[in-house]
Amino acid sequence: MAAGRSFRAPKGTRDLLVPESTRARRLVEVFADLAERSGFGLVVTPMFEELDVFLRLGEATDVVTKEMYTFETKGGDRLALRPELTASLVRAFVQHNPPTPWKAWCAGFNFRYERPQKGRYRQFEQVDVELIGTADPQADVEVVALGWRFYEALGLRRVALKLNDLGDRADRPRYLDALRAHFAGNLDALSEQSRLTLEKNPLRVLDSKRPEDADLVAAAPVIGDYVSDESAAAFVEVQVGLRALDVPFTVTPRLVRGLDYYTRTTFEFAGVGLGASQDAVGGGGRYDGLVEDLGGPATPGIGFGLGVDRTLLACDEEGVFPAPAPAVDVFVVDVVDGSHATVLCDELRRSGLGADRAYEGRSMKAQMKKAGASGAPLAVIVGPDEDADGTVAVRDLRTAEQSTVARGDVVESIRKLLS
RNA sequence: GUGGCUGUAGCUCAGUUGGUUAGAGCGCCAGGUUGUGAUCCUGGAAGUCGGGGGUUCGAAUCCCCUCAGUCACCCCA
Repeated sequence: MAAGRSFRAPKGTRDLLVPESTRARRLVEVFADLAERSGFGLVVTPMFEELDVFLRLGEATDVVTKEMYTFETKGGDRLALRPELTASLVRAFVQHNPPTPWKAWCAGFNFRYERPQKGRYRQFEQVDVELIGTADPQADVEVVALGWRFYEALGLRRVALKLNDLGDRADRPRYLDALRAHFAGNLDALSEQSRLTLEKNPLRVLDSKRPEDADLVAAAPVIGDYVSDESAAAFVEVQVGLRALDVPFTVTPRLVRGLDYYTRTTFEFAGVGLGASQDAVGGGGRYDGLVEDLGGPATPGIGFGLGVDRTLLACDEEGVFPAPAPAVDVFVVDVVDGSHATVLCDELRRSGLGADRAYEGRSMKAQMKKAGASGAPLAVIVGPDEDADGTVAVRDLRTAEQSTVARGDVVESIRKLLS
């Protein structure tokens, strides 16, 4: 709606107002708590990086080649808004060379220039965890389980964990050859889109949702048959580990993810109620080799990113993690001149309580209405009588019980009523 | 980037085969005999009917363009 001249949030972005904004923040807090209790430390990186940082992620990655916000500074530097968090964190790892294993978590906005949709925005928030410096499969278990426990903590039940083993980089060419051979023999049965994809990145063809490709994809060779013995053994250990934690999963041989740096353990969390298309609420995997790509020493690593917006949508689907109803403890009604409300609010706030008030000397009825709408359980009322007596009326808005207390006893009596 | 659908007050929506001053509910504001809220009653403010152009005596209602939203593809969180 809205008229021609009015401004609005740019395409694909939106404003979050209360209570949705608060809800998103609380979701991040739940994650932060879990991550920090798991030994991950908060790392904050810039929202933009040298363009090359992301270009290293791979030429076959759409996120990098066609969806990035790139720009040039006045000084001539080529920069890009981050399309994902892992690259930035790995870059930070390389730059600071911290002791390993390095356990980092972060939350922040990413930017991708693509057609918006429900659950898909040009600016979207993710929470993220990276564990860099160990190839121990137990680390894989810990990371995957952390994601699972997070969804559990929110109350989500209909999340499906898909797991796959993409093998080592050295295994990849043999599998790709096999894939090409498989599809090349049936080219005309393949959709036009998929034929193009086949040239750029054969793996991605496995991800096609076009019905005409279904049969061919189903018959395609499975990557598990092409991975090294070490990778296969590690994958078994990961599965055993997850079972020991009662984290349910489904091995999905055709799980291919959009970032090309993934190796070995790769996974995705799908919101079952979200419909077929934007159902990925989170995903990640191992990226042995990425640290090297970004100029560091050969170092293994694993991590994931979980979408805040989509996770919240999944919560809506299941009716869990409801939006909070933020409310102050006390609403101060002042029908004298408004200055009593200012003083009382200050006093209440300094004592640690939450207090709000009305403005512009509105009628008592109007102020009481505000008090009710504020959600505050209590109201403090100051009128001419109280002003003259040095008292205030304290009203319990839940029970409509009201009493008069000395001006100096306000905080104490409020405390009593709240407990 | 490609295709389908949608676009009326802050929100959710009505608006007959185009015809006088565009409606409802919720929300908001003000009252209901001078101090008290979530109920009830009354009244009020608020819409260039997404924007632009066209057809017509006349369009929110028909046509074109455009913008935005939405769904699917692509891809992903």
